Amino acid sequence: MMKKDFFAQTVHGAIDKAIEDKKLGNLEINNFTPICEIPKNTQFGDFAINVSSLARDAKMAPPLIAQNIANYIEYKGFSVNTVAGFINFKLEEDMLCDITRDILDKKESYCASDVGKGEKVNLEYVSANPTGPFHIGHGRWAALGSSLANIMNYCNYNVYQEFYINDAGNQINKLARSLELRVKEQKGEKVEWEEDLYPGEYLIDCAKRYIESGSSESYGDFAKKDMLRLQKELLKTFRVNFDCFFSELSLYKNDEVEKCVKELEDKGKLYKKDGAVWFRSSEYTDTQDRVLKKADGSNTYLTADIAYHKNKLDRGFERLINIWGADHHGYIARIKASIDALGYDSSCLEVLLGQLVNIIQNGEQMRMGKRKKMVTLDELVEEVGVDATRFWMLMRSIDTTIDFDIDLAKSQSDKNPVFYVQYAHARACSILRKAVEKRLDTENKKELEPLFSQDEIDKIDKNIDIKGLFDEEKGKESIEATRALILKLEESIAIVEAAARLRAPYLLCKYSQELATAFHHFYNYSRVLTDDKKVSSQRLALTKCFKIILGKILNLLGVSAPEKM
RNA sequence: GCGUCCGUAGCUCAGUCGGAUAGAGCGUUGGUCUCCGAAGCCAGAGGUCAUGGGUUCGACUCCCAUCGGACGCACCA
Repeated sequence: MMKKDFFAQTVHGAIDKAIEDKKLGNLEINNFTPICEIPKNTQFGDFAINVSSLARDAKMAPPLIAQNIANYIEYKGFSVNTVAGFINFKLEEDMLCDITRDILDKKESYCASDVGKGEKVNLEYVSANPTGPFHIGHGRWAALGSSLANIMNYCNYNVYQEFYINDAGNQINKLARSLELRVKEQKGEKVEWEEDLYPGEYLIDCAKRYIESGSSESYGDFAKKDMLRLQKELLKTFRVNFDCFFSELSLYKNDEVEKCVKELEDKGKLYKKDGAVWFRSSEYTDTQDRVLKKADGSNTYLTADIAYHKNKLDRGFERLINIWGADHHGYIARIKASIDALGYDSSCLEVLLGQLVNIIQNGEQMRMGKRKKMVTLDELVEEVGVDATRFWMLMRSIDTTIDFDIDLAKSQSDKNPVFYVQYAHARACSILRKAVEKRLDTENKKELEPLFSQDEIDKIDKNIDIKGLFDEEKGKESIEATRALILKLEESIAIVEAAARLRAPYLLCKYSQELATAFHHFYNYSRVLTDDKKVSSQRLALTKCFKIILGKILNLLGVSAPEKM
């Protein structure tokens, strides 16, 4: 159990007893949920619970309430002090040692939790048109979705990652026409470009491949496949692994779209107006009704999307999570309306609306998604690397617009926070390596035997006792840095759980930086490899813990944890 | 006009639940390697939390209004 929950439970139990003994004034029922937090000022303690809000019902002053509750707490492994309305807890050495042992015991699974309770989740993201390369915005959704899937799976959600291929609309005709013109150009014909096509140069390469392959496929089919292939390749490089690429076209081929329309019609949710078929979405939370079939008889994008969401629900998912750009927010109400209209419960659909990414180049802001001057994700990854791109995309809350300054990312790439974090990991690895390497005695210029054998390092496990690290002789700074590192390692449980629950990978980015800082402090004040073998092995144990936890966090983010840099 | 998101240090952003002295990175000023990785560490400067009201013992946090910015409001996808 994470310490926060432990102390919250402890306080809740103490309140029960205090009420029983009538020590909390007028308070008779304990419906207080203690919230345990980490004090900003560590002088107060490692954890704190504020009980001030009991003051009103108890009709007592907060300091007295805190004191009276604290009197009923059994101190075991920690000390307690009360200040104002706060009950503060400070861990004693035994408890800190237990954390270290627990990490060495559970290793990579240390910060896993059960918040998901096995919930079957469909996570749909990226879902780009197969009409060209990804732009940088897609990179944000790709990084976010894949990382969120990692985190949620780790916390016992059962996440199925899905990419919806928009391969059925008008844009495919435009793509086909664009390729046709490029092929003609390649063959030396003079062509005239029409409005609204895809003038991107990537179709020149596609045209070359088309000619080379001697394909008899239609331009549209060939271009779609080719674009999808390129998209899949990039996703792989970008460490994004979809369980399924779901084709919009397949919904038409399987007649699911028509069946869905029929079902809505049978339920009386459709009507005709101006030659079109409308869906009564305004009966739900939508602001107005929506067209499903246009006057020309073709379906709107929404129609297939309704069928798609029905398909997902019929596959047995308990929760649908969609990651959409903020420009689609107006779309949520109509999809929810359709889910309800079909007799499902729209509260199972969770839409994560991500703010957009602005590209800044040469100090000038460019809109993403404009076909000309578009910066593609390939180019960005090529220039700044997968790790930095992913970290950069993930480190901010999705509610914040990202200004991605390409020049900054390129010119100052070593100042990117991801390097700081990776450096700490490499440093820990380096120490573990050095422990088993031969050393050079600088005074006598003699080679010394390694401090440890690999076997001894491997044997630093849950049985280790690191209590000696808190002896006064180790120095105040070293003891404080050691305590802080252990506490920060323990915090991983709460952070990972919050990241899964709040669908917020950025919390891990923030935490990884804090954890790295805690390790750097520890390193600075506590020499790991010394002639005192006992102290060395104790500090190596902590180094191992750090490597395990940071490695896991980076792994969840889809960022590499290098042994060397 | 309506809706969603944002406004916190020079810049980019955290601040989970309403609580103790407002937090980090970059930038800036100074210090710090004979010794495990100085891509590090330490210290300093830098704030009217957009503005005005309200709720509360207590508001960066909740509510209302105003100002400023991004995005949307299709028989496009």
